[in-house]
Amino acid sequence: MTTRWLTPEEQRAWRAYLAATHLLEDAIDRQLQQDAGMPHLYYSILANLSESPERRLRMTDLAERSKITRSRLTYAVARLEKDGLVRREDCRWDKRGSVAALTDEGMAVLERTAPGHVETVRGLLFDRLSPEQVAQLEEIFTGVARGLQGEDPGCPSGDVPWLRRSAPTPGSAPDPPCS
Amino acid sequence: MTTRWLTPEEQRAWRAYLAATHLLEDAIDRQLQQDAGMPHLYYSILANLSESPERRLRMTDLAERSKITRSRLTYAVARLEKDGLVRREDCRWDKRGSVAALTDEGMAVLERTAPGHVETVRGLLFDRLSPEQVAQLEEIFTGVARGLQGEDPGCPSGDVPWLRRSAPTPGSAPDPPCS
DNA sequence: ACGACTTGGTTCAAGTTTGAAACAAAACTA
DNA sequence: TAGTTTTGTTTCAAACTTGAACCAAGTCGT
Repeated sequence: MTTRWLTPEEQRAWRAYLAATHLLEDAIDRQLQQDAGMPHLYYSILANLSESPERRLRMTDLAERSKITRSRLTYAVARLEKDGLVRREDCRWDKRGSVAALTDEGMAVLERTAPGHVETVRGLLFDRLSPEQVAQLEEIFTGVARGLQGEDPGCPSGDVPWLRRSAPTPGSAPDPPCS
Repeated sequence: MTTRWLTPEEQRAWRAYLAATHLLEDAIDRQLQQDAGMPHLYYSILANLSESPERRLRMTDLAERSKITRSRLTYAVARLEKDGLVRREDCRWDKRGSVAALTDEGMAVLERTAPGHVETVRGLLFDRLSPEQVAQLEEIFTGVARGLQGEDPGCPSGDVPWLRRSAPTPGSAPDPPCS
């Protein structure tokens, strides 16, 4: 199968996407590190908890919502617990499980820092987008996320090789590597 | 200044964006780690070099194009050099400077792994987008990237606080933290 | 019940990233 | 030209991430 390289339009889109997401994440990370003393991911974890019933979630659920591995979450929660923003509790129904609960202090940090965070996101992203673009953004990434998640209605058939460490696709490549 | 929270549309777009970018980066990282033995960033560095005249670039330029800090690049290049994919040279005009040059082996790795990489990007992203969406993607992120980069024609006036570690924006927040 | 598999979570070592501090070589400046 | 500032890059310690290995505690089939 001869490689289907990206078209010029796709290349431009891909490069713009890569550059922007990099810069955006960096900027948000710096802002939150500054104002909340934690990286974006940790902030999202707190935010996720704050929106859950009882402000608590089992580790696996929290990991899933945050789109990160369990391992990574374990570390993150350990840090947040050390800072007193989260408390670990045992799951009553399942003795294996443990749940992370947002503490009052954690909630306070969230409330104190949320405005600055939203302002940043707005200033860097949404204030530059027209309502149509916001809709396009949602449309595009909802689809992409669905494709990357488990089941995907619309793709050949529950067989997405990239999620199962595909074997390298051979073929000669004197063309642009697409970065 | 009372916080301008995200509208429901913006929230949906933001969440979809966050989820998708996370999953996408992870998937690409795994694919490249598998097939090329390096994370996406390192691959991009090689790709960047391969497209530069003489297949070499000064550290600062390379860092800028890759949208990463000099510090991070130093480490990355050290690793790539250890693997024999990149060679460090002294800059002849500026004794402070050093340049990174892609070795033949590095180029070979790139050529060998590019097809698989493109196939992944395509399968996870572009194959799900209509030509219009590709155009929208480019439009949106080109603007965002421009805003995050240095000068920004269209913004108030060379004074983007988020790039200079803004002081926390105060204000009470019983509203959603926007994750 | 019993053993075999699955699930929920943590741990460990190795690799990566970060920001600040350190340096050295330019480039100004008086 | 000496002194100061800027620029290019590395270094260091601390924080974070990764994937594989591990340990329970459930679940299932018989």
